[in-house]
Amino acid sequence: MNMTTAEENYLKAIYHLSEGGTKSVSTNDVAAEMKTKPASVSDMLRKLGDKEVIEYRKYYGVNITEEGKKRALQTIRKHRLWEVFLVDKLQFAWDEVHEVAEELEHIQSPLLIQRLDAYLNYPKFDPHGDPIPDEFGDVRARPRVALNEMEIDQTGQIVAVKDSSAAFLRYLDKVGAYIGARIKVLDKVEFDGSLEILVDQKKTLFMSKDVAANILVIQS
Amino acid sequence: MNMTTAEENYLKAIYHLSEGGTKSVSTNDVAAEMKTKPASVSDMLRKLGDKEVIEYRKYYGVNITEEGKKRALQTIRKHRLWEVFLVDKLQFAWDEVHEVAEELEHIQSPLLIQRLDAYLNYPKFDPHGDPIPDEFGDVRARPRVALNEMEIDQTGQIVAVKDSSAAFLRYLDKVGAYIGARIKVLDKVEFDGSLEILVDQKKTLFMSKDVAANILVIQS
DNA sequence: TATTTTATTTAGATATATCTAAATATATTT
DNA sequence: AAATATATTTAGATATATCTAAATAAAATA
Repeated sequence: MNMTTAEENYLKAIYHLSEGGTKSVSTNDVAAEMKTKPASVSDMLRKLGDKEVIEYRKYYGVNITEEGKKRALQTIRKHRLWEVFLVDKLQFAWDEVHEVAEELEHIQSPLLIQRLDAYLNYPKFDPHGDPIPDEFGDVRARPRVALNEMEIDQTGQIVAVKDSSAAFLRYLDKVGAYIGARIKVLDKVEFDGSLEILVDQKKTLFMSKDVAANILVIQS
Repeated sequence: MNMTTAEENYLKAIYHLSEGGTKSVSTNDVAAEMKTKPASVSDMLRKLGDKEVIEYRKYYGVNITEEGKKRALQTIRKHRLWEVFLVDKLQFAWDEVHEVAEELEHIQSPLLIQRLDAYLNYPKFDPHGDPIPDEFGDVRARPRVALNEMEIDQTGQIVAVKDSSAAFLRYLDKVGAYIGARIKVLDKVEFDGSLEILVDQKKTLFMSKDVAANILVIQS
């Protein structure tokens, strides 16, 4: 059963909106995520329901099925592998890759993805630190904490950001933080929750609690 | 002015059908090339005419415009660069790449193609020996050599004959060589200058130096 | 040149993906 | 529980890309 590009994109959005919670995803939420109108979403939900990648009850939103989850994860896998390719091989900046990967993820060729995976040396994370599902949809589990929740003297490695807007990624780049950077919390100001961070054993930088809350870290 | 995938594919087909000749390309020819019906072609020709990438006179076929040629060459450039990537980097066989490249060529990102070109070291030919247009649509002019002047292991494509007598053409046909055939020099006998040639990756044939001197090849 | 054949276009369908406006179902408030 | 507000669906458009069948133009033939 083949899916169109539009169907794949909707399914991916529904998968992301489902993550974490167990509640149904509403038509309005999907419309907001897809930057389209609820009427268009209703049409698409009926189609995705017919294909049994979601369970759709009119007026009560949708739940993604196991089959749907598997398919969404395949699309996400392709997206993230292409991002690694763009950054590692074609020298794209990590904030330039999303749009292009959004197109590349819809190329239909299992062989291509298999070969690309091997060529990139089976990466487990994309340039934003998000995990790359394997060909069965399994994702390596790795606990992540927000940087603002770490205590003084704790160390770790930046692995992802919550807000991956281009503006935020540019900011990180500018101050010398990046996905993969080793960090240590040198100080926390109790008054406003701002932090002093040591990056890669050399650069010190200050950041507000709001910024730190957007940065995800694996503790070491 | 953006073009849809379907429009790009039609334009590419029209470009290929125009190559060489100066005559108009007929609706039926385009339909055959696109494996679709003449009625669908008529609709598309009107659209491409409106966009001024072709000149369309009802019932008299189409001629591609300079703008159309430029655009077709950009699509061809992308297609061939992706083919090089698939073969050189992802170990695809040369006969497995076409379909995937057919999808990849429609990805819209000038930066991607620029970087890919650099990453592949600015290749001038694709894995089938076809030239890759540069970003301005220019194709490297390729000198033609007589087949007897090629060395062992060199590859190329038969593009012309010096002696075009019917007898010689019949001979070529009989042995399975033809204008357009991909060839590789497998061996050269020093004693009499005769050659062993691989045609289209499958057929081996022997020819005298005199015959080889009559065959013109573009090397790849 | 009139007739027949072939090529091409037009008319009218179908399917996808979207939209706006109107209708309707569910949720919230009084 | 009725009235109001919000969320969602349906109805009816538009645009793309295709198709078959019918109409028509051009080319070939008698």
